Amino acid sequence: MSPQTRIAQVLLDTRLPQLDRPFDYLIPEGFNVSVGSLVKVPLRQRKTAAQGYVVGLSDATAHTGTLAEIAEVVSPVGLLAPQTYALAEAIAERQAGSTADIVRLAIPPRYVRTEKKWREQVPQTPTARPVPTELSAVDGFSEDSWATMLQQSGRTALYLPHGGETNAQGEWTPRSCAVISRLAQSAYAAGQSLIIVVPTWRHLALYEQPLRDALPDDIVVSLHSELAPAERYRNFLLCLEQSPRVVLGTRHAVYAPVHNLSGVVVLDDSDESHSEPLAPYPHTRDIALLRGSLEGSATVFASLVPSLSVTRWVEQGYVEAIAPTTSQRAQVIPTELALGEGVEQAPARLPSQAFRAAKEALKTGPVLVQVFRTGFAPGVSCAQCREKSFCRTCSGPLRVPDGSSKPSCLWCGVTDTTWRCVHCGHDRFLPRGHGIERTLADIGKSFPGVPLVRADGQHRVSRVPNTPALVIATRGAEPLADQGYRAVLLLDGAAMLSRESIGALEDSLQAWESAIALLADDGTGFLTDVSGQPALAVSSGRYEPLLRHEVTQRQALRMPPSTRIASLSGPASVVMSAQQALEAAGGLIDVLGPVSIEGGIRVIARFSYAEGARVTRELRAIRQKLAVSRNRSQPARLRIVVDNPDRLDALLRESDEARVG
DNA sequence: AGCACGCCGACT
DNA sequence: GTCGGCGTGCTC
Repeated sequence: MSPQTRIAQVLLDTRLPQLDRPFDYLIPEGFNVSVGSLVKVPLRQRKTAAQGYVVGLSDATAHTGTLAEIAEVVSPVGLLAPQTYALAEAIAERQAGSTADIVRLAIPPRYVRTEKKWREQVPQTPTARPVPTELSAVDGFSEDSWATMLQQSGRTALYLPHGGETNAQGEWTPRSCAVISRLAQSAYAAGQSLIIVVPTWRHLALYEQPLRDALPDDIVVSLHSELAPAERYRNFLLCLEQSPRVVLGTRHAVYAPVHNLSGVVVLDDSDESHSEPLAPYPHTRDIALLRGSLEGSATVFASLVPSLSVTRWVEQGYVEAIAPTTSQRAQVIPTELALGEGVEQAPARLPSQAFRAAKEALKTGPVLVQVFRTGFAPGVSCAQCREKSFCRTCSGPLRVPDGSSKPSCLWCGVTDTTWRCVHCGHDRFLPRGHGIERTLADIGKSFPGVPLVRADGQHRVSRVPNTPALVIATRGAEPLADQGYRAVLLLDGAAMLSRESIGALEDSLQAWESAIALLADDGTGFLTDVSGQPALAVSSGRYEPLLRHEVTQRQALRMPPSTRIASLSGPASVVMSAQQALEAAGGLIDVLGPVSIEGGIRVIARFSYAEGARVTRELRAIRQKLAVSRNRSQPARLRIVVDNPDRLDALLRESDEARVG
């Protein structure tokens, strides 16, 4: 701070849209304030105090009134880095939300003791020189592919390889780990940082050790919410140091304020965990691209199967695809359920071909069975008339929970102890579909004497030994098998694909392919009950034709990702007035809806990428105006969700009502 | 969010 | 004459 800078611009930590801009404050003599510091400031004649981050220092102000003084320096550390603030502003604009809301996501909860300890230890000399790293070679990738991926402002779709190899410690590790580790080595060898953003705990477990093995100690920094809060904050502070880091974390890691950023790697961008559940609901994919354009850093979308968004960008030439030249994908056989085929003791859902193969495979090693849903059975229907049954209290979906014989409601939790069919009056129901519990019970019987392993969100298993065992896992929770699985059975394919969700295809392909990738090179995958183009894609491992066709269809239907969308929800009057203001401003393709939701209505506005900036800017203005001049007696909250295709699902289901005009 | 300002109805 | 209703506006 130069002697004449006596004025700090402070972004308040507030949820109010109308306060979401910097305010100028005088810096009292002797206050240790720098850009990014956390300060306490008076608001409105010292009546209320607020916290905020210093986002700029100056010796002048545009404010005409008298300036108040900063009341207290909470932390002199530059917690909100200038580039993080710029990124937060850009995302807030894109999502029609508040900058302060993004800042809250970007900076983890503060731990004073941790911060104090760190400040005493932080090296005074900037830029520790990177330790030379021995760069490893990775099969299927040329030596300059790493530089290509990490070049300034580069945008890459990285197709991860299948299968795995046994490492020095004798552990089987997926080949994708070697690819990501090698990319991190490249960045680090150039004295730069790399951020790797993964969707789930399972990815963290998968990538952390290989990264630590490939890089010098203390370089790899974990950043995710399963860490103890103090440790998470300490790791965040480590990122602020003037030396390169490799950050591995879940979605908030995309904001990590690392020194000299080379690029951001987004793993499995089609996974819904990359979609932020808090306002303003940004997606890691968009944050990474924005950060790339603001900081000139590279963006790499790494996955076994590209998402629809990435497929579209590759098609447009906006993103360059890089795939391994050598393909080691295991064999995959689509098997349709053939009823009455043979008299073997195959369970009802297992085609006999897959059953025989599984039995054979179980002689030498583990077999993975992937199921779609958790719980015992995902639905209930009448045993006599087969009509689907719903909750008598709230019409919600019924489930039969683990270890229960009575259905209960997923929405209101009420257990129906005296179930009776509303259509025919029959008093016996059948569980519909198959959750993991039922699969365990059914399939376990057909493989007597084989050890069963259950892996799902509640029972986390990260590895199974290379011994015969039937591993039954929900999608996304599959353990690694030492030496790879001998066989993989993908069940519930039809149910997954035919979900009434716009993300069903993307999600299904991702689920299948990630299980197939766990096969030993000479193992075999079986996809049951799926036919046509999806079956062809899975058996050949060539997803592009299917995905491109889907993108083309979405374009014709003006659906994401070919078009941008914004969902507006809240009390009917508020949504309608917001809709009118938005339509008056122009730039929209059309507005779908309204459909009624709890507490009001929802509409979906569709607009092109070209008009995107204009529409979200207008939406942001509408949101601010509403916050200032709303009717006080009725707290009228307008919820704006930009580019979240999940919001379309409710409209698609009620397509009769979905059209306006 | 809070809190002040401001311009109309029933009160000592 | 004024006390106070909460509609409207602002926060450095």
